[in-house]
Amino acid sequence: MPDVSIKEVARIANVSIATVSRCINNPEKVTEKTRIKVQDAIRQTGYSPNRLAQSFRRGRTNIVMVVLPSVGDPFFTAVMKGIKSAATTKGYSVLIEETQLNTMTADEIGAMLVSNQTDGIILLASMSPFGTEILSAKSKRRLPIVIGCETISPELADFPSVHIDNIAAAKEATNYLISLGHKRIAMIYGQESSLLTKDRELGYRAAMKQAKLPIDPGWVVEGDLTITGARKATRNLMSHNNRPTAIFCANDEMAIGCLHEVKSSGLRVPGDISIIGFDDIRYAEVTDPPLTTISQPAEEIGERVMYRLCRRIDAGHGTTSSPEIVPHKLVIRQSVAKPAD
Amino acid sequence: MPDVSIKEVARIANVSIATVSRCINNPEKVTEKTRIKVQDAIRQTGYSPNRLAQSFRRGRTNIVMVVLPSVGDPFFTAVMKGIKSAATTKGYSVLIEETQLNTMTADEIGAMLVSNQTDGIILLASMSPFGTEILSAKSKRRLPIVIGCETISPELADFPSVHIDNIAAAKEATNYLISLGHKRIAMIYGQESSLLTKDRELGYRAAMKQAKLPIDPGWVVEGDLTITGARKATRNLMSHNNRPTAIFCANDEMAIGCLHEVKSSGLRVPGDISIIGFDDIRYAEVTDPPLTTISQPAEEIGERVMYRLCRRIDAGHGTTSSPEIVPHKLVIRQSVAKPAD
DNA sequence: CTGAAAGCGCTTACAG
DNA sequence: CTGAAAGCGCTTACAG
Repeated sequence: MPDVSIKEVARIANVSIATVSRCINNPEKVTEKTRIKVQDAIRQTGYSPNRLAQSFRRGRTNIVMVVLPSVGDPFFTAVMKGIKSAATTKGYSVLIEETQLNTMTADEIGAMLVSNQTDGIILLASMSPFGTEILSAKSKRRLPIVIGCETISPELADFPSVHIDNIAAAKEATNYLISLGHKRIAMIYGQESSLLTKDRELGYRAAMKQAKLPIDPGWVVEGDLTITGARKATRNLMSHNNRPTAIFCANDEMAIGCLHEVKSSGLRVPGDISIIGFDDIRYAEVTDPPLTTISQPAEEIGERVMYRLCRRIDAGHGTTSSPEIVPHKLVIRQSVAKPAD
Repeated sequence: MPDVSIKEVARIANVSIATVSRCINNPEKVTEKTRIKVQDAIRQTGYSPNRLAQSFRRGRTNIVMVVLPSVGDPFFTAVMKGIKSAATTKGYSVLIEETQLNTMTADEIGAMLVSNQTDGIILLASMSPFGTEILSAKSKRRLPIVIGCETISPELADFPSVHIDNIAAAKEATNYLISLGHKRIAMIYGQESSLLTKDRELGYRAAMKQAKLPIDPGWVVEGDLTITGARKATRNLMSHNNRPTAIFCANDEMAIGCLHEVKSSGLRVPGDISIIGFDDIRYAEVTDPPLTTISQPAEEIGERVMYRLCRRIDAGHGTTSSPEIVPHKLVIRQSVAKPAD
């Protein structure tokens, strides 16, 4: 922390502390002569303003918090990259908070939100009803909040958000399978308690229904968004008496686990089982076989959501809050083929 | 941000602001009667202390910054998990700064370090000589710094650090290959400009030398720590006129790219080429074949380095600064076999 | 145990 | 353009 204060600089430059402050924050309001004097003094002392004092005085920290369920997921990594990049150009630092919002109590969420000295919050996580309440309250107290990636629940409809059309994307993935002739299509979704992949499940169900294809209840299993969870889910699927010919995984992380488990069981992909993922993380193209998946413009989502937050911080609540839908894309690689039978 | 200040609470509870402050920070110094009065007032108003004011007043933020080259690398994710966990129990928030310290100028590094309002810094990135100077300066001004994962360069020897013995681990990996009969062993290292995998290269060279095995200069190639970089490096290796029978990759991320590229070229792993990685990230066990690698106790490193930093923050410079070496382990899976010839 | 007061290091109207 | 002064919301000796 800086050990020389503005007073010392003022003393050396023989001006008031107000002038030193101006030289730093509004140099155009100061004579060139004075400015040079002060800049010399700053250089001499190695002065840099005490950020804590500045933040306190200005009532803002230039830190934003992003809340997400899993920093380890490469998809979120990519979103974070976009956020960071936008944050940097806007002069913000980013505080990352890894939390399962849906498992927290109202008090815990409240504590987290106020206890962090941030100018605004980006939510990449889905919320429990609890959380929703708290959020609305905080938001009314002018803590700017923006939601990314996840489709917002009705209660959160008045928050700005940026995401793809998850339902349409999941439908597209499922329809691709159907168009190839698959009839027994399973799905590995995220977590029961989380909204994170709920819309993808909805899209899958909608596509199946539209094609008049039945869904065996045993085909829709929870994968916990992790490799391990997906492996377990896949084992269940493989031993099902009405075994599916294709599996739609709600994210690539799970698709990687699924792929490995199917192959471990002695079946071939896509020869015996087709697999399709979601997100297009960087590992998707180097799996064996390379993974067919839905790609999201992760970095772009990150950038947009950060810019959105900045607008909210600067302009207050005057900004629009309609969701911003960004385009997704079906990326066809080699983990999907026509069904064997 | 809180909109009700300590004054309001004091007014309602009919006490001084000093007493309100005591109720929150030193409740044992206050009569039970007073305490109850104040707590009621706090509940009534929904008061929570302004963290900015607290930080400013106390001269500390309870935020630590961790600087790392790539948040996306699952290894760092695992380290971060340990850091977060320790930070939470110690009451700290974590600010993540993704930066290639070795490509920054002295001014940039200096700006980054002072401009962030943090109580201490964890470095998971290697430093340029520039950075080293700055760091020493900052450290002398009592900004606590602790180094994790990477072997520290001589100039940084007086900083506390936590890491495995990278040289020994790389030797072990290479010796394992040698013990199986491999003689033409290549290595894909990180970045020319980064120290991050330098010690692993040293270990590899030491093992080869000890076994009196020559190293063709074309066998040691840069992989940029990324999948893409490793794929390119592998293509070079595969077209080398004196093609290696085994490849040691300085991290698993690159090993994944390497594996994919070798298989794409029509060769089998480990039948034709053996591959060994480093880190044991969570994807290592689901590659095809599962990856033999060196595992680091990533989470433990994270925890220890955070606790180390806490001690430095609390105790000042009185703490020991000898490096803390944690154990690594060779994890044998299926990407390595005896050479074909 | 409690209160009055000083002060942390800045920024920003307000005069001049 | 510059300076004197107020004040942001806390914490903490210092009296009582």
